[in-house]
Amino acid sequence: MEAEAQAHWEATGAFRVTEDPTREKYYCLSMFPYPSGRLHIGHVRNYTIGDVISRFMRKQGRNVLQPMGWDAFGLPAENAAMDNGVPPAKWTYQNIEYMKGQLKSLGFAIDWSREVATCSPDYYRWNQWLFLRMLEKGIAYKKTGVVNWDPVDQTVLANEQVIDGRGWRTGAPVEKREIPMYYLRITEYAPDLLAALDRLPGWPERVRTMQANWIGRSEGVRIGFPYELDGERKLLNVFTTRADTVMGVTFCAVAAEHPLAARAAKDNPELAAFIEECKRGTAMEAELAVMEKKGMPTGLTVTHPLSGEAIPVWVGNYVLMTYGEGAVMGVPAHDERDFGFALKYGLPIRFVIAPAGGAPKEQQEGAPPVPLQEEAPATEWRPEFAEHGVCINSGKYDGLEYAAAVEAIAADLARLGLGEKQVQWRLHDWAISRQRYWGCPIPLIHCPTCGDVPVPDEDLPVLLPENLVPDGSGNPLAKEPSFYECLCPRCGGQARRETDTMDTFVDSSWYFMRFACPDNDQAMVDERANYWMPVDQYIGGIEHAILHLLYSRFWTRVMRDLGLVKVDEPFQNLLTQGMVLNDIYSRRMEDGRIQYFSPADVDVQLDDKGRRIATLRSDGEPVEWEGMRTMSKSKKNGVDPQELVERYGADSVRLFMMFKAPPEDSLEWSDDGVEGAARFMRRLWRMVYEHVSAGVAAKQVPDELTGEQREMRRVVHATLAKVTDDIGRRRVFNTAIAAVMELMNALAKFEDRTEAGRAVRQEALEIIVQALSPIVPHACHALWRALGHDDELMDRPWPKADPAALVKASIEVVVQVNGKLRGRVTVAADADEAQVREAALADPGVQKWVGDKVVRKVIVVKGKLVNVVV
RNA sequence: GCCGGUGUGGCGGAAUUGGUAGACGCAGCAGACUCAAAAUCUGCCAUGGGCAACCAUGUGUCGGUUCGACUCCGACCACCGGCACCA
Repeated sequence: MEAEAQAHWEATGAFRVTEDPTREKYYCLSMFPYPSGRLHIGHVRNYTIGDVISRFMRKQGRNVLQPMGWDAFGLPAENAAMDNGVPPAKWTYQNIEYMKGQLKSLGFAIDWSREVATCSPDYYRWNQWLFLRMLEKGIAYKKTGVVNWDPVDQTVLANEQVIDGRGWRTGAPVEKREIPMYYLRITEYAPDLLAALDRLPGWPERVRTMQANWIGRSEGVRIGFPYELDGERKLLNVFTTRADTVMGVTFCAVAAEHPLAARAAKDNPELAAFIEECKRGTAMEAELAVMEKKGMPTGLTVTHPLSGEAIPVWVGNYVLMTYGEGAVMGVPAHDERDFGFALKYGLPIRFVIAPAGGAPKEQQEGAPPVPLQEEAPATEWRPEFAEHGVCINSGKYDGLEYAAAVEAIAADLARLGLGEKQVQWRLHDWAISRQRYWGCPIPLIHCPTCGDVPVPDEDLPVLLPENLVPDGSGNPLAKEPSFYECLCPRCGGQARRETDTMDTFVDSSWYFMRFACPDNDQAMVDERANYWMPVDQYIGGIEHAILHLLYSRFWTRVMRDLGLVKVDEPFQNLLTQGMVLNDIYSRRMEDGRIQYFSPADVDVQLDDKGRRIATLRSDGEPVEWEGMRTMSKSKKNGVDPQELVERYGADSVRLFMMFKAPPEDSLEWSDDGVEGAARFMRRLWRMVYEHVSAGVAAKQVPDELTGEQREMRRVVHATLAKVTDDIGRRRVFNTAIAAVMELMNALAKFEDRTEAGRAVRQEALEIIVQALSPIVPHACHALWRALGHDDELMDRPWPKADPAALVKASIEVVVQVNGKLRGRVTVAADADEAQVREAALADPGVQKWVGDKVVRKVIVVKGKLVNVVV
């Protein structure tokens, strides 16, 4: 049955769309998959959500584009190549072929004529082309950056290839290394990327918050601490949001990579060793944040810009070279990190802020501000130390509160030429160089005489050879003379081609525009992009909330500024779907290692306390339940969608995914649940066939109906209204399906076999089939025909609930006494407040609780509830 | 560590704008049909008390606002996602 529907759609080219300016477009996009080999259950969820929305919008009359492509560059292809010797290109193309078949078997309404793979030269040449434009405009530039270096394999490692600070293959301690890389000046767009978040009401609040925090605008003051070294007068610049605490500075700390640290280490071997230690180990923020704060004095001092005091300079492993200028001022009394640092190394702690408004609770209100502690041997951090307050021990600034103090101090520093107010961003420029093979080549040529020379446009694309097999040590491109040997386009001399490739986030930053015009070999995008863009609905995992979405917003702005497209924002509405989880079962082996078992191989029973008793089917011995987690190969808790589709059919799998949880929540896998979905499909099927096998029913419901028939019809139209709202506005599908299930339960009890009754039933079944068609399109396609129609269900406009059918004669109102439910009364639907109130007070159940007490207040909520307060 | 989220029966979830907590489904139990099984259908199913009508308790914990709180506010606990080279 499903194959037949799919063949029909294929034969009629049902999902092919063309630009039609006379019709309102709807661009529904799901994040394209990495072609890892097989479809993951998470993909199935993602694409089912997109398909439901696409098919629903199509029935709303929109010209719907739902494309699909492949995020085809990346590390897994190189890993697979190392494992089995197959070149990444071959592996990738095979995977694409297989997964495309899987997607087709799920019946998604995808326009396959627009398929794009990022590893295809037709696609990535435009990465290269735009990169060159960015280079011309100064958006792309070169500087050094830090990478994880495996000293044994002589190769750069991705973060995920670093395990506990060691290379995943060699086990060698990883080092931080500085190498030249290309960067994109995303920071130039930071103010706009931040401000425009307010103009994205179709994005989840939390994603906008995460992006805003990531961009991290903070207002503060740059403070220069003068020093003299090697006969030169210089400034050590720090950035602080707490300039009001500047009189409490007792040290400064610089990052290990800071030039001052390097200079000081020149004649201090101990310090040089410490700096080396800092450079070893991780470059990851998460690990840096939890590691022990360490430091070492440089022996150098700088001058406090306002007090003239000599301030020692330390090297601190917690200072980030990538934020501000890689140096911070240390105010131990009012910053938790500085406090810990000072305590550890015996640095003075000077309190310069007193609580505003006479704070600590034990203090009298209105009393003059009293310092928390003064140069006291504070040994324990208290969060209130970091709160804003009033300056003390700060000379002329004493008594000023936060804003005034910052203003006064910034003004004085500006007068001295030692600082100014400044806006600092947490966001830093995007490093796109990757020392890897399976990615888009960066189109540059390094010439010994001309320097870095861009590849001329007419020589694009710089083709990535597809026959290489990485071996884990270094980038194969750098060992392939046929790739890197070239002539300088400027002087014609021998030169070397850049062997770094681009971050795969580049590929995914604009693929959604290419879907509009995938066949254009003359331009990156054309007018068709202006027809389709922006994406009306984007659907993908919450894990992409920051990086992919931010890079895409940036890339779109760059393309806009180059006049390539008109939109500012790529994605109008965003739905971040939750992850798919499954049980994890494990057992600790004798050698201490943990072995994982597939939930399919485990029998589960519940004991009398509801606890889970799990045993391995093969040996009957117990296994440990570790809870529900995201599916992963290593935990052996993945579920193969293909097997499910073969066993239960695509519709059942789609129905289960949409019914089990709201799209934004995580979804817990359950085999029983799919079974239940299949059961529902059979029930629907049977219900339609039982009806039609009894003969043709009238397609028009007669005007004269019995009370029961009218009530049945009311439920049908109320359900339709709810489903329309749930899918169209609320984007929740589980409640829409639940509503249809309720309707089917009611319809099963509706046994009226009169002509009018059968007409009501016919209408009910037609509405059910249409309402479910975006979710379970195959069965609905077939059932629509069974119900006696020969038009295309997919293109039939979405049905509208009949307002006349929704009218109710009477309604039930619940009655509370002091907020507790004590009775129910049925009143006419048009009863006024006084009538409802009277009926409520007259109810015997209510009477019992009111008794002879005085009714103090009666709250009437129209059509819902009455609360009697006694 | 920082940022974001989640927490409701045995389980997944529902309650859309502060107004009946537990819709719908899964699992379970009982029954119908059957020689039997499967499939299907019907009923029961938060906890405690009660023969019952009914009563009390209950949405992670503690406190607050309100006639009324799963929903709003404050503090806390647990778990999950992201943290710039996984995609």
